Amino acid sequence: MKFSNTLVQWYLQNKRDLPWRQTSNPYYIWLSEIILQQTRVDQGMAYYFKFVEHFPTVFELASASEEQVLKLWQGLGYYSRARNLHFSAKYIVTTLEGKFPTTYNSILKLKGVGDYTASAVASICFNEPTAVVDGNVYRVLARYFGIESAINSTKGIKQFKQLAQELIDVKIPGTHNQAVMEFGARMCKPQNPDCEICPLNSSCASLATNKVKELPFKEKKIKIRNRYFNYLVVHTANDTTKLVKREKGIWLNLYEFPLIETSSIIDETELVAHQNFKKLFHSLNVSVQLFNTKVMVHKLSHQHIYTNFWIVKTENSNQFNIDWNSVQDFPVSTLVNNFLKQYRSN
DNA sequence: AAAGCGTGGAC
DNA sequence: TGTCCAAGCTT
Repeated sequence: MKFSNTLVQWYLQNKRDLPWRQTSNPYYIWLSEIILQQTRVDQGMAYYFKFVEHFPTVFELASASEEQVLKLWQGLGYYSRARNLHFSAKYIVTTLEGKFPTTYNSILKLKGVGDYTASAVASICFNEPTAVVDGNVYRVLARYFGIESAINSTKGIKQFKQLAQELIDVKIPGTHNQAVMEFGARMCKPQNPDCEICPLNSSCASLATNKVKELPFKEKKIKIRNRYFNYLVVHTANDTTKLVKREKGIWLNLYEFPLIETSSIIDETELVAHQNFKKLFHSLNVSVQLFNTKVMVHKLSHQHIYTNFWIVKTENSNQFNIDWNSVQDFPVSTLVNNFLKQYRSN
């Protein structure tokens, strides 16, 4: 209880003034939690304001098209969050008659909501004493109690959840949960934590054994896959182009130019000889020019995508029916958007 | 169980 | 420059 009391006291004096802390409306808390999954406050803030403005209630969100939702989400990454948010909004409106679920178990049923988010919403909005365990909580608990279990192992996940649950102040679960997270984000930071002025430094296990830097422990990192993209940026005499909706993997349901993926970088000769290139342009007159001077490298957590954007000027054809002026209305990846910004300024 | 899923900031 | 990793979830 001393652990919680100290953190809550620190929290009440040091918490940031964030917009989702001005409300206990579960729709807004849910929205903020989804936006903040694996995302920094500084990065998510603008998106929270956009979504609140466009979709002030779950009904407006449910009425929107998935394309509208993805367009608003554009640039934030992890787009399944947007798809699941939209799906769950429709579920709340149609199946739950617009009534937001009020318990951990029922909130957990929403797509895109796992243990963390269900605990956060249930505790903050409905005073249910369910402990949150996010990256901050792992770090604070691992350091303070000197726990060396891997936070990404089945055993570690279970262990930390149980400990967090034992530590929660059942009278103020929402405040307690936010206190631990805010403390992890601002005091017990990943790098250069402020141990000298930490209110828990006299009882911190890892500080006593000089192991703060080693904790939390995480099992081996992922390996990166290299991919090679060739985008066919069609530009007809009528200023039209072609966009395709992605149907699998990364950037699912976002739009892009016709893509030829290869196992290595290819040159123009290989490109125009490619089966998919010939299939798209068969008998049309085309002129091909590489837009970027150096291959564009787009780095994601799990893959490095080496991309060439090929401008293909061609005669008019009804299969290229997207007006260039309307390209900006489609949700696209940051990779494609970066290209568009450069292409438009030319 | 382990891999897939984005982007950007900090050091 | 490369590495870490951020209010995680899904399959």
